[in-house]
Amino acid sequence: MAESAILEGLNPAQYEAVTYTGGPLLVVAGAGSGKTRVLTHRIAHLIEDHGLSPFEILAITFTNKAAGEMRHRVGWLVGPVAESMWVSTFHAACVRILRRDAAYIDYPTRFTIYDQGDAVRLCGYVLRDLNLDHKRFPPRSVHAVISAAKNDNIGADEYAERASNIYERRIAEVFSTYQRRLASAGAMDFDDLLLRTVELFRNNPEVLERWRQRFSHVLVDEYQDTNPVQNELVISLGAQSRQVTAVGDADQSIYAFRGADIRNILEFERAFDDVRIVVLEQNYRSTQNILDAANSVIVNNTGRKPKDLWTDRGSGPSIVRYHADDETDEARYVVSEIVRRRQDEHMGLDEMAVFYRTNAQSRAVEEQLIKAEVPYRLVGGTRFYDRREVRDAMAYLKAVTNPGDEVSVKRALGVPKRGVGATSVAKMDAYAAENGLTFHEALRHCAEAGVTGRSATGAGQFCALIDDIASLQASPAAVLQELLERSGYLDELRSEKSVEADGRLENLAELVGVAGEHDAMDDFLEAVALVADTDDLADPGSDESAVTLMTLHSAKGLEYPDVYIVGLEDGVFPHIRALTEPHELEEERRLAYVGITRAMRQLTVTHAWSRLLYGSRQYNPPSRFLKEIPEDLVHTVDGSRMARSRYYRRSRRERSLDRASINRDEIVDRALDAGRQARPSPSGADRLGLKVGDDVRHSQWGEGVIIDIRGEGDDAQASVRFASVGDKQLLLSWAPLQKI
DNA sequence: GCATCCCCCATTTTT
DNA sequence: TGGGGGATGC
Repeated sequence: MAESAILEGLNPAQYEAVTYTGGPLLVVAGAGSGKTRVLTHRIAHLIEDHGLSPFEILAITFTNKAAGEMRHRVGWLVGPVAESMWVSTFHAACVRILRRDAAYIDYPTRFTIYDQGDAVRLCGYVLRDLNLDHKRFPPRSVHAVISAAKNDNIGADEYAERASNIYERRIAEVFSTYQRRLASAGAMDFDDLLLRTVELFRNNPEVLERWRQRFSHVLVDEYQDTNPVQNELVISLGAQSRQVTAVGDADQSIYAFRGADIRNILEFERAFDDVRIVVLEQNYRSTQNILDAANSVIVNNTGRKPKDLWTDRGSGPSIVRYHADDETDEARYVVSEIVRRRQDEHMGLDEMAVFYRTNAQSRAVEEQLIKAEVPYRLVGGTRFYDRREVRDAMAYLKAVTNPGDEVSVKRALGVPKRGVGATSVAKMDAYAAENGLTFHEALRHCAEAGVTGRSATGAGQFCALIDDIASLQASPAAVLQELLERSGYLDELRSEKSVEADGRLENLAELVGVAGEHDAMDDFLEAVALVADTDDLADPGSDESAVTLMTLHSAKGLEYPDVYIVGLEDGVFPHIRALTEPHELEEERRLAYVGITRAMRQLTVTHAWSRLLYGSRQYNPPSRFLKEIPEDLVHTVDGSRMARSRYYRRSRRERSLDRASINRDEIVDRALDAGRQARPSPSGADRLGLKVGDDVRHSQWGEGVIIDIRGEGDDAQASVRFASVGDKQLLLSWAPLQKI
């Protein structure tokens, strides 16, 4: 067989990753190593050269955007047949499976999907109904606990069995009630979409068999970001055909905080005993300097598999490091460089991006960009579908399609104001619970629930509206428009006549526009529930070339010739909350790795001597990640001397201990404070009488301060920052340490 | 039932 | 510094 064009121009590793068909395949794809290329070409190769029907392929990506891109690129290689291929997120694939087999799990085919906001709300209702103190049990965090359990493949029953203290037993109670309420609302939260599919497969071998037959090839991108449930899903689907491809890079795992588990990559290797592993190390994106910097940062993480990115494109310019006075000076420098490169080097603004650790940091940069009249695009922030008016409108639609949906009915009932307040709602809730009714049914019989007067009138009007609209046979857009009009929602906004209200009206008009793209209401609801990407929405004024501003997390998967990473200070990046937790610190380091490897040609890193944070001025030491970049790769630019002298003057007192940890007291205090909420202090360290923040003396290295303690008893280890030699890891039972 | 004020708190984010 | 939520007052 003649080699098809699909295999042209691949390097040997890529070639193998594309053509290997001997069974399970794990592609370890370093940043910029042509991962997407491998995936799309592999799919195209299967279709074109092996005669596979696209219908048999399941390709999983992490975001809808990535799915769209992949479909497009495969289509480009093999033509329109690509359309029949399932390329989607885990969640979207699960919805399709569940809708088809809803009967097996006792759910209506048209179940409602609760996004995080809805789910938190329902959690709140449950907490209130169980009379739990909302100070000790905030809905957000309770939901987070439940969600984490579900991501870990632990359902309500199992959680209850495992609950080992009063707090967990309470949560277990909430958990099972929450699940019951979801079921009676005919709703699933995001985690359920995955968990229910796994359960469906687990409990119904014939169903699993059918889907296994259907998908002879499964490919999963960003495997390092999968959680245990997703992992089980992949393994069970692929167990028979064994034609499973996982692509990922453990060094780019930055979502452990939301349940992703790097160990899934290992788990994958274990589940299929003869996994072929292909490592892609050749980078086609960055200069060697940038790669060297990235490599030498990430190498500080423990327990990772060695992987060194390289390129044949030459070393390129030095990495620029700028010491700013404060966040304003930092932003001013970045913007001045952006302006300079645009003029002197004729670079386009869309070739440049600024990354930061937290969204709040965008502000200083934005101010300077505005001042310099440089157009910019801010990625992130409040998403379109998270806007209040959009959520309200969607609640109306969901209430109409599924009156059992408690959360949506309650939300819609509240806006615009109808005189039905918390007390009436509580009465109807109680009535519903007593008589085994849904909230909506109780609403219909509000008189019997003891609701009278204005509240009763409002409730009646609301029910009538919902009924009227439900009987309407019209397109999603028409239904939505009708609802907004007749509920009085639009009138309320129109009469407000503020800039804000006008914005809301615009957003609603846009939502009606999106609805117009769907013929069936179910399609529209599902699309909105599963698509959070604002990028998919038409954004008129965005043709203009603009600098991109975003968090390091959002930057994953992207690349820019000119990258600025700001705020490289201990306490900012790595974030203060990661300082006392080695695992989190390593995740921050991976985040740094992701950030650095976004840069194609020029990387600029900045830090400020002082920074206004949370309304007060803070003095943070340079980020440890900066120190991990070899000096010979870096060209240092200093900010104004004045700021530095101010900085030193302020900290003369602390400087006697150590230049690098000048304000160690503050840092340690705040790290401790942040860490304290997260976990109790280890008992082993207590016995030794040492805790984070204690000053200690070492027989060889002199004075230092404990910045972290982990492990128990004789195994207890401490990270100690010494004035003489920097950070050291010490086994407490051995180390010649003395508390000062 | 609803508006207002004040206090508290503070990552990262996709589905 | 600023937003969200709870308590308070009308």
